[in-house]
Amino acid sequence: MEFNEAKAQFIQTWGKLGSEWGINRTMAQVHAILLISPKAMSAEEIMNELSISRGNANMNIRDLINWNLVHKELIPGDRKEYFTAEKDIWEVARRIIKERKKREMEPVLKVINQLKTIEGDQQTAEIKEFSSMINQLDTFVGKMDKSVNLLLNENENKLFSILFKLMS
Amino acid sequence: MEFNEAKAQFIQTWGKLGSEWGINRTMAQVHAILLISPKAMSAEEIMNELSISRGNANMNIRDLINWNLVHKELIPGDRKEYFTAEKDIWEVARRIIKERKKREMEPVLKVINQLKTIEGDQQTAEIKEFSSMINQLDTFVGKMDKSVNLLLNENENKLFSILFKLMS
DNA sequence: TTAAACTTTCAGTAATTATTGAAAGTTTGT
DNA sequence: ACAAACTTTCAATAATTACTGAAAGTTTAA
Repeated sequence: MEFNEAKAQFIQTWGKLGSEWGINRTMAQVHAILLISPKAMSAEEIMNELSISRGNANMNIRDLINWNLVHKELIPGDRKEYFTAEKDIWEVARRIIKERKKREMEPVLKVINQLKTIEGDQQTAEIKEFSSMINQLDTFVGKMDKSVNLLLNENENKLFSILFKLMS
Repeated sequence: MEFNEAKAQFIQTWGKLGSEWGINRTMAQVHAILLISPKAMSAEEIMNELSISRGNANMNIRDLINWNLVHKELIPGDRKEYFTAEKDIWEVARRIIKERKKREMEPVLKVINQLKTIEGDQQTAEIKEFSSMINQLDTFVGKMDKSVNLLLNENENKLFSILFKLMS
């Protein structure tokens, strides 16, 4: 397989995966490009590489920075901003998990906690089923939250060795 | 909090969570309704509850069945089809993980494997960086795949007890 | 075999989400 | 203080994704 073909396919695949998981396809593609770039890239280079507009490039780079997956790199004597991606894949995964947990899991936890306070005086079948499901979710999401916190504090080797060892 | 309010908020929250994770909002809402319903529901009831069209209800119910989260239930002497959701939350999570792994992780694994076959004769910085990233991904995704397989075979109690015990 | 009762499909439309590009904003060097 | 070099914003537009509703399809009972 030729390099440019491989590169294009990698960018495509990463973008598709992102969009299937609710992440803007272009953002994922920008991330892909930076992941395989041996050097920091300017917004200019990124927009050319992906054939996207300046505005689009800018916004998606900012988003990646907010996700803590990309950071600015200033080259002395150059007024442009350059960008590089975190290259350690376990670190990438850790940051994505951390961010999604914060953005999506925590609000759900909050709602579930509110929904536990539903009045329990009348006990129709509907209300019983509802309460039971909320309690199940509360327990489950709580455990998940705790597990994810633990996982996030482990390094890759420790993590996988734990997983493999204990489920034999 | 009043029951109907709580119910509405639950359906909303579940729908929002779904859409953030690349799942059709309506599909997630149908799932939410079935999760808290004490009895099997007809397409009719579901479309009324959510104010959606028959076609929409039908398609999303089918999708939920394809995800193995909902199943048909036939009531003797009634020609309508009724639907119920799997109510055990760990089982729900397990099925979602299984399905997403099959649909999204496995294709990515396949692509990564192809991308390993890039010609290595010329060694520009670009090609070296690309190969290194692909190799990292290959290792990581492979380990993840193995871990998920192991996790999917455990029951909830075993799983969390393992996680909690080992990361102390 | 017919028709009622139901389910499925899908072309057209609506809603949502992403992108462009030009104008406004910012920073830096002189 | 100015202007060049750059970044950011955002209203208009495009692209994508989801939904409707009516027609077609299927199943069942008599």
